[in-house]
Amino acid sequence: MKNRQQQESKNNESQPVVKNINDLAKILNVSATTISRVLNGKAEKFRISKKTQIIVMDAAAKHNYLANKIARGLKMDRTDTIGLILPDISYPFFAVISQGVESEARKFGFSLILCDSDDDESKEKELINLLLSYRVDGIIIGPVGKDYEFISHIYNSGIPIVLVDRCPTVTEIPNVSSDNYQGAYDAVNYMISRGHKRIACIEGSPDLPTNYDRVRGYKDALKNNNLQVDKNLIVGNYHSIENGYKNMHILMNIDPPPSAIISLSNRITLGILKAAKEKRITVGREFSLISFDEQLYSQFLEPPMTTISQKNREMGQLAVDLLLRNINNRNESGSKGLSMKLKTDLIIRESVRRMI
Amino acid sequence: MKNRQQQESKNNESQPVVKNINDLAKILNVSATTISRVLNGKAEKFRISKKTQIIVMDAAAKHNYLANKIARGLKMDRTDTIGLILPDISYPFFAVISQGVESEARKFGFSLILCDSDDDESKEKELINLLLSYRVDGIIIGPVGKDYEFISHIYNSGIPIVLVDRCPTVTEIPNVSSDNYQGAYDAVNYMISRGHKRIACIEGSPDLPTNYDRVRGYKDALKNNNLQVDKNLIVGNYHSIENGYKNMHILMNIDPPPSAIISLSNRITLGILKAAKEKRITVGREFSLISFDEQLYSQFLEPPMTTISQKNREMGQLAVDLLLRNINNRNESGSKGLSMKLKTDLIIRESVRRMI
DNA sequence: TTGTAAGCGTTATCAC
DNA sequence: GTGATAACGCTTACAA
Repeated sequence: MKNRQQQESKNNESQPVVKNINDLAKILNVSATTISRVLNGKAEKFRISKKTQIIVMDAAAKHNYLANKIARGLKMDRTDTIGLILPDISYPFFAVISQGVESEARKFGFSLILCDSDDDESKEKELINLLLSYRVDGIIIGPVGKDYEFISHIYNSGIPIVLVDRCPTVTEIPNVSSDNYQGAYDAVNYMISRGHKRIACIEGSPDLPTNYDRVRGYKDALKNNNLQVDKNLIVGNYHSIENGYKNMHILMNIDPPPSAIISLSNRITLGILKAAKEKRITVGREFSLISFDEQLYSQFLEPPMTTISQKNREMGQLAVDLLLRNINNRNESGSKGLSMKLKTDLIIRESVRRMI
Repeated sequence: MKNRQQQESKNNESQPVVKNINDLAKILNVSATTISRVLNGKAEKFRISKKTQIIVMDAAAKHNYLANKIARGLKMDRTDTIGLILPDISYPFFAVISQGVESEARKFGFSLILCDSDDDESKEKELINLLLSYRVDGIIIGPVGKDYEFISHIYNSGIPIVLVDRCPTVTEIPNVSSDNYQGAYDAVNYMISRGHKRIACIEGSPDLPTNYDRVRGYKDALKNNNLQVDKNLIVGNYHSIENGYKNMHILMNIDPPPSAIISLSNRITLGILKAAKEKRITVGREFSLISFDEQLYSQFLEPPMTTISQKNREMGQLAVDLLLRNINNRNESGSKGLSMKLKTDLIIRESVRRMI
């Protein structure tokens, strides 16, 4: 701040420093009230003369007056900020969600305080409290996802919250996620239609609702096509390259091995590819593969990968929309209990071989 | 807030609602001052009795008292927030930077207000002003990168700013980026050592300093090996798949075509791969390729891609460190004029064929 | 059509 | 050892 003053007075001796609304008021010989009204678009309401309006706006621009949102927030009990907590903001899937959230929030005049929970339940809890102490107007959480107790507690205390991605099956907290069940169902159904009968599944964390729904979709697709669910063909326990790699080896040692695999995350898929390469077996020939999560590179793999694409940018946007309903209707129930499932798209490329 | 009160009084009739430090003060029959001191670790300094300390801390915990950081910010002229503006937060490269920034900021008690400038100069400007109105303690900018005028102006007015990634060659603003020159130089040098003599380069935006430095490194590596710089082999103008695709076609129509290509971004590389596939020419055989930006999938491409890896997580962390120096030494020059270049790593895989 | 003054929840200063 | 009070910069009820 001191630097600032020096600088400005150097540039123009006659221009006084305008740090706040009162400084501006003094210069213009009007009250802070008037300035506040003009700058907040309430000029008409208070029938402030055109002349005064212009004087105020010109001076504000000329002196680079930026209203202090901190002071405003304190007075108004509204900070125009929302908190976003995600398990891993470097993961492209979440990065896209955060972009969706950011752009939609910005559109409605809100800024984003971004937090990375590092997939750690206790960090998540701390971050929620931190955001609360910043008096954010609401919070969007992509939860770590094993325990929703604390989040529910906060939600029930009246803080607007929306969940994204990993949403519990039943909750009052408004939430938006992909229709993971349908995504897996469609993929497996497609494989069956191409003549596959022994279809394996490599899972992520079994205790995540997203994973659970996908496995359910996988099983139901088999059942509805009169195919047996073989427990030996359901393997894996984490959304990592290592997990994909390890379990691909396990699957290929089964006799006879499955002819097709559905991978429940893109990292698992990378592990599968690594193992396949080592074993010198080729995707789309010796075995077929469909992967959750469309990525920029999916079409450039060899062969181009058939994927289940999630609308994650829209997920972020919708989360903001739901949250704003809550923020704008503090007293009413807003979007309580609302649960949105976004359709997934099966992007068909060349990684599933035709068997019939 | 109303919901909250109802809820809490429902749970426990006798527990009064604690919204602020004064509520707590009344309950405990101590002054707000004392509470503030205890909760801010100044108990020793003011010789507050152990007994009082314990009473205060217990009560704060029991009533879930979360000090209002907004009010604190107003009083202290310090919000414990930093702003981060990036051109595209969904781009994995920037997503990793933001993760580095988030974790390092958090480590020092700062939270992050994240902004996406959408690679738009005027949005960037607006966002800077917005962050200023939120009274952030400092700003980290991954600039759009063509004009640094406005940013310099703000910096010179005394606002702590650090630039990441696209940093002008000469500037007073502290900045941290990859050593793009060295990255390209090493890659081209490696290709030459493998016997390549006609090496092409597909550029990103020519007016970006990052791109400029990479091209310089490319040219110098050729020159220092007594190879001619052939202008026809330097093509492209944007970091997009389309640009890579289009210019790969152009390069392959040159007679004779280059035996090797350095791609200045991973999106360009994806375009190159697409074009190569169409033309049925194979990386690592008909032509060799090195790509800027190591990605999770680089090793899974066919063949595994030799890449120039940037330390972008560290970039984010260092940016925070530089910024904090400035924030903590408002009056001194802090890290003014400091420019850090992070070494890149050439990750050698199989996309460069040996010619000799 | 404009202004005065109180108050949002903190913390620094000064007092005891 | 602890507390009363003012002030941070804004908005709003009330006045004029």
